[in-house]
Amino acid sequence: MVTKTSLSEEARKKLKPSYMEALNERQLEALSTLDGPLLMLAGAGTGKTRALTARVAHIVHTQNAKPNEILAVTFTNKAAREMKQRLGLHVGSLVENMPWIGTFHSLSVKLLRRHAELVGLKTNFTIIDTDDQIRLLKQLVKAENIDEKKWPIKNLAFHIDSWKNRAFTPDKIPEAEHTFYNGRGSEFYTLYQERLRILNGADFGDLMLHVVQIFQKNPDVLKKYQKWFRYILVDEYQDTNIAQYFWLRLLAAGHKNICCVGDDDQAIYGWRGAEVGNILKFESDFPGAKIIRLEQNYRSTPQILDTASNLISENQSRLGKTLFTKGSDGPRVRLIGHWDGDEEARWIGEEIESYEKGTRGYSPIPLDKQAVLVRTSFQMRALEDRFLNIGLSYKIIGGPRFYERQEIRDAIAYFRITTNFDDSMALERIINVPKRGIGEKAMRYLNISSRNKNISLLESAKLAVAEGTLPTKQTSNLEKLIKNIERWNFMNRADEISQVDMAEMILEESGYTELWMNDLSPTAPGRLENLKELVKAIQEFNNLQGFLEHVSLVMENEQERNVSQVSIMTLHAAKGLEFSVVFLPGWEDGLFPSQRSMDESGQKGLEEERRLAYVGITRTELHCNISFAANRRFYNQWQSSPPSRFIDNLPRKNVEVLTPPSLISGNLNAFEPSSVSNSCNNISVFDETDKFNTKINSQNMKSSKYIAPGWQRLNQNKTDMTAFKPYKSVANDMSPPDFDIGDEVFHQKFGYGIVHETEADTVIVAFKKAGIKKVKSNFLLDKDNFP
DNA sequence: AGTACCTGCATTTTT
DNA sequence: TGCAGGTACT
Repeated sequence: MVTKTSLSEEARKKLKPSYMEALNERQLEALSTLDGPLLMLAGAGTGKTRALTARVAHIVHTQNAKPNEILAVTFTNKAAREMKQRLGLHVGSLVENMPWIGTFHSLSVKLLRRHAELVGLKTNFTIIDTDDQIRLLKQLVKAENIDEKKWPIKNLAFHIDSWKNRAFTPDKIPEAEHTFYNGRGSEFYTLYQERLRILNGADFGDLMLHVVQIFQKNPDVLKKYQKWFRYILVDEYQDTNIAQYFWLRLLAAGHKNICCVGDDDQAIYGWRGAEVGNILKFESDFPGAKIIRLEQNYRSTPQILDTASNLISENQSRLGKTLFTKGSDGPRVRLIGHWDGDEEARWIGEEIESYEKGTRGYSPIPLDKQAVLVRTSFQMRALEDRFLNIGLSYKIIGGPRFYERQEIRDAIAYFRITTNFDDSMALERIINVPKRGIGEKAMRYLNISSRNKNISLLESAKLAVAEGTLPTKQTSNLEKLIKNIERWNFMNRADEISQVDMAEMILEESGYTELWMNDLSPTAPGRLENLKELVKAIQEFNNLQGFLEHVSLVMENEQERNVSQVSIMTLHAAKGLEFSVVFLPGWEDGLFPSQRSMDESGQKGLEEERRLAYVGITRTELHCNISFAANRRFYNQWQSSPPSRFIDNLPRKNVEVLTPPSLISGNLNAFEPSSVSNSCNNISVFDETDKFNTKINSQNMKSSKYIAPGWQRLNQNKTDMTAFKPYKSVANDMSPPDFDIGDEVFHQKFGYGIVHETEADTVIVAFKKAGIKKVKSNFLLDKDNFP
């Protein structure tokens, strides 16, 4: 105890722990203040995740708390995963003992399962998603004979969400808001909550709200957790809503060992109920709070940083940070105007290829280090069309989620009713899928019956079968289904069969797989594929319940491909990522900043849009390309917009203006009035404030929604030959296969069909579903290759 | 009960 | 433009 060991112990202690390496002074400071409230204001690219994980590692290392006494909260599963993974590098297998690292929602579920009875739920409650939420509300509203046209369900859902985001239970809604939704908002909120309780379900908002309720109403429970969680760490604090804020504040109220990390300049989820105010008032919430600013940026060049800083400095309500970098100079931000969105996409495609090849004196940059960040998803289509056309490999990040697909939701509904008989939403979804002859009339009867007798849908269906109230065919079908569900449930609980076999069995016996096998539509093969994926994914869980939870809280669809691909995503989806090359298209007033944001939220909305622009620019390591188009197609109409007002916020000295020759000398002048081409020439004019002066030059465009004459006609000659997406990789390098009249073929968009006529590389096909179309033959698969 | 057309309508979306 | 939801038919 005295000599050898203590020496080696001493020596060991002098070793700098791995998590301290590569930390700067400020980041180290965050380690030295473990106790008491701490706010880390971490600018973009300043190593906030590094600081956060180091702090957790430090708490473990210094044994201030046991690993399972640390609560670390993130917003996304990805962030939680990343934190665990990085933590593993420092504390090794100890990370296995840290069950309280997770998202707000997953941690809430964990807490709620333990104390469900305190809010009137059973521990096996189902998490219902937005789709179910809408369906449920629709039922309630329909029953009250409200005109859905006048009072859209979405509007009601919005209000309910917004109440939940602010932690208002139905009885706590502010007086002034009772009259929302035709004066009946609070009434429907109450009804909705009652229904959820009967269904033994909780929506996303409930997960937070119920936990807050439990804490508020059960001081003993709260105290237990306050004591248990010795240290609390929060990522992306600027994105918390009021309910989450309460959640945190209640837990931290005892020891106040709470460390929040965030960046008010990157608060872009206000429209979803996030309160930037939470971060702005941290100091007053936690008196004596320490504030550490992380301002050294490790990601971007001075040019990028300066541009971003200049832009964000226009915002009024911010805490203020001054980012700096010790990195070396890079190219200026490039700015370019285009005639329209298609030309913009064309330009981006060319530039990406040239970055990839490494022209202009910079070393080549692989596609996966390049990204196009758009404001709204409809901008993606033009890009996709173009990239497909030139054979540029890309991937869309975000977009519809795996579990939101119809077939996945159907399958999950089967699993849900199997594990929770009270889940009438799930049963209703699949009761007639595949067709069992249970139509609107039968459903109405069952619903009324379950309502009157206060029983679940499954019970009322059982009753209807027993009493023979429905026509014989329906009765026998229904009986079969009920028997199946009960048997599945029994087998599932008996735990004799693996969950994968279980899932397969359910899909098989219910006739659901068969449904898609008999379906001739072009999407059917893909759906069957998805179902297979789903079953495969179940493997990794202990049981169906565990899987269901994962599905509703986590399920992402990132199928990593081996080829290097350009990323296309929204600015929102890009937060937290970085790329060597970034393209920011669509910088036009009305699109970005979005008109709707400004209309709905005024100055606040505009500032959030500006933060979005800030997020976009700060994703860049080296090359940032901002562009705008004079004309853009919105749905079916061409619209002209002036360049974004954010362009006026860029510092001249760090921006290089590119003026495309096509806009000066091209034949576009044929279109009158030609204000559009002017705006591009003139954009390089600056006023004495050293900011871009686009206002003067785009006057005539700003005033009206000007539609270029003749333009629409010019672009209408698109036929079916170009309007669909070809097989991504296959189509490009295959010589057109030969088809003969009468051949059976498959087309990705139109499905199965028979060849009618052939000429050179095009074929006229009579499709089973889509009718007669003229298509290029290399987009067709022959019979041997049917999916 | 199930289908075939037609109209209206479209931000951002961590969970 | 493309989809979802509603209406009108079989």
